[in-house]
Amino acid sequence: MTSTTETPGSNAQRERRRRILDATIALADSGGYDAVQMRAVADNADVALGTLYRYFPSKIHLLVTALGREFERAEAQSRTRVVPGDTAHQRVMHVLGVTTTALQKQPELTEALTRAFMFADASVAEEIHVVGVKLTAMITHAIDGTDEAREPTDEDMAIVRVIGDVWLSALMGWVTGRTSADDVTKSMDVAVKLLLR
Amino acid sequence: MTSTTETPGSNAQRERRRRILDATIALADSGGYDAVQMRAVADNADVALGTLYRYFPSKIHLLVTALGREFERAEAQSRTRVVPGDTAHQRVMHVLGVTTTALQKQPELTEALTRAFMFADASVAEEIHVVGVKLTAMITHAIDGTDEAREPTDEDMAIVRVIGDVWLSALMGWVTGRTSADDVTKSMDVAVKLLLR
DNA sequence: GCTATGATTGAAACACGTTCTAGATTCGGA
DNA sequence: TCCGAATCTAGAACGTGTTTCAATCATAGC
Repeated sequence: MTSTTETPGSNAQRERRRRILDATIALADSGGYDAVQMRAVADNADVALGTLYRYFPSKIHLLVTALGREFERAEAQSRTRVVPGDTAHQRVMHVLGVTTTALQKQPELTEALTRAFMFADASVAEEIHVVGVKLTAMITHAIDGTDEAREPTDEDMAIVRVIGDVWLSALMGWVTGRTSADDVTKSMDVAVKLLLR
Repeated sequence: MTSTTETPGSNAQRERRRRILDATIALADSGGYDAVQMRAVADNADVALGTLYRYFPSKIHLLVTALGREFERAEAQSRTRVVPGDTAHQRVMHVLGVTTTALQKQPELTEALTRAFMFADASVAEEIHVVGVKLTAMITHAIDGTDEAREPTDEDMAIVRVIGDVWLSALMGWVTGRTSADDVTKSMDVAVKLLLR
């Protein structure tokens, strides 16, 4: 199974790539989408601007890839533990709650990554797909509840997708300042209740 | 009831505003988000660049406002007629199907407006809210089915919001080339079935 | 009609994403 | 060890969103 970190290239290249993504996350965390300026990323990663563009063909690719790495981390962590809760509803809300709280603590970072994800066009399809897979994996795991994954039914998968969609929209509402983090949790609760009944 | 077209200013100003939005839609229709260049909009609307910025403080505001005007039009039209279908599910799918078909016919326009909507930040909250209201009004009307709107229940409203969220995500998938228009319809069908049961 | 005030214009200038170029540097293979 | 190819660097340059400014125009109130 080759699902995780397989990055091609020499050691030095893997290092550069890591420095670039680290700088991206740091800048995003400090000032959101606008603070992630390509020249600043290149400087902070000790890399020339041209090199940055050789690794990531656009700011959007860069940010969505960074988002993917964060999700990778979160999903890996969630995979290691049994999600608490007696019902699927409780377990899903637990995962979503934990995630929302985490995002809330880094609003600038969340804004940067979410907006990049939203703005992405067709050329970023692959990176976006990676994120989608991780997200659905997390929710599916929560519905299951056990660490031993049973095969999810078609309906399960449909429900997971809808939950993911609602989560994305809610996140968008929060990022654009139309709703509060509480509203995000509330609307997720309503949606999950409607779906997992 | 002051729900519709109330635009302040002199006649000449209303005219300018209309020309600007017309030019925006025309450019978006012809070449999508990238083709809506502020200098081009100003030229086509016979307006100075500075004037364009006096009317709309950014490209995003401009596009989201244009989206609002299109929704206004669509919602007004949908309001005038009884939605066909025996069940809420059928009626909602009818409205979503008609809308999706319409969007499919103008993919560049859809791409431009959707991406602007997605990329919007907090400063565009008001314009975005307008769009949200129109969208939920259309779906609510479809659930109702009658031209005489009865008061929707809390659950109705929650369902409508979830449907709107899923629709937005599906649209995003289509715009970014990850899914086909058929997929949009299919995923809406699944979501609506799950919700209106 | 005249004037003050605000709106509009045209054009320059700036910011940041992106591209391009010419010269180092690195690295794998003979 | 040396060569050629790929990669990296520094920096200039370009495109488009946005800002700014001086000059002109339109209009409401006298």
